[in-house]
Amino acid sequence: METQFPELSYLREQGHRLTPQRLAILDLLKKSTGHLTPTEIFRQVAPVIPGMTEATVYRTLDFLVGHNLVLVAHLGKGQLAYEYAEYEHHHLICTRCGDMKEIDHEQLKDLYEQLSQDTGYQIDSIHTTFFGLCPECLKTISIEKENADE
Amino acid sequence: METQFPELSYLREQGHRLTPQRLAILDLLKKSTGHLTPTEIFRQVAPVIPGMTEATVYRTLDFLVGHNLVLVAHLGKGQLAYEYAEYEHHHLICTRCGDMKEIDHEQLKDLYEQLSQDTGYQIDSIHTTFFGLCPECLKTISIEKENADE
DNA sequence: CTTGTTATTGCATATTCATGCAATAACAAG
DNA sequence: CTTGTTATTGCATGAATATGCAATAACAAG
Repeated sequence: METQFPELSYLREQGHRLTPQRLAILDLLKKSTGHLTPTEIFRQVAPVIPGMTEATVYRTLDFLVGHNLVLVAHLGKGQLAYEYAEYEHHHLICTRCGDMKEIDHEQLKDLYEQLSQDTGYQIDSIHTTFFGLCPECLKTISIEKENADE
Repeated sequence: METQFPELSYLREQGHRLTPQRLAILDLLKKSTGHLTPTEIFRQVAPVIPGMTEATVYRTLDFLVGHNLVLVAHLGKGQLAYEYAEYEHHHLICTRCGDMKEIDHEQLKDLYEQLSQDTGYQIDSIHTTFFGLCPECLKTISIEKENADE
């Protein structure tokens, strides 16, 4: 693995191992902008790490998420997507066209504190996805409705 | 189908059909408290509707969600769960033990308006899941940490 | 640099979820 | 009540996700 991850040495101290598989996936996510699905990750990493399997991709992603090195995000319909954990943000996804907007965590901070107080939960600051319709799709839909009315 | 759904007749007017499969699933969800996964739904409906397949369950759920008769909720790890769309609420799920708390929509109304204004999106009022750690798991974890320190 | 321990991988397999297509059945119209 | 149209289903199949287990390899200790 060319790329170094000095921030990972603490994992070794916890008894975990820095395998080429883990490094390759983290490397890929670090280089990529935006999300990747497990399948995309497998396709990109498999040529580099011979013998790589899908099962390993899923387990590795779970591992990286569990150690807060990678973020999971729901992309509607239950699929998950992964990205390097660079900064805290959330997502707003259009259920019609799939368009995605990032939401800075600042905007949700107050709500999070409120919810924490009310429920006693410690809420993940990095794990919320909102769903809705984007401006373009709203326009399209209202046009379709007009046409249907005739 | 014994149970009547007078509120469904408008679907027929839109060219959709009220099949026994759809009625059975909606009926089940209406009777059930809390969530059901597609697999649970299949197991409960299959004996009643001979020939029912998983594929039909998935497609029917999509249909019902699309028409706002049923709510989908993310339950962590990408699985989806479904429930009858009775009132607007959200979920807060413990990523460690799976415990779930409902969050009334009132609490998020302001945030939703803010996000709508900022992004131009029309946000689903019924589709947000927060993740975190419940009070019990927080306790357990802090105890485990203490023990590990010795 | 070796070597032993054991976390992790790869393989095999099972489960869940998704979709094209021909057959079926809901229902509108006569 | 019959009949034609076509939305929906069931079937077959494929993709994505999950997991037990034996083999492998990371790495700590000597």
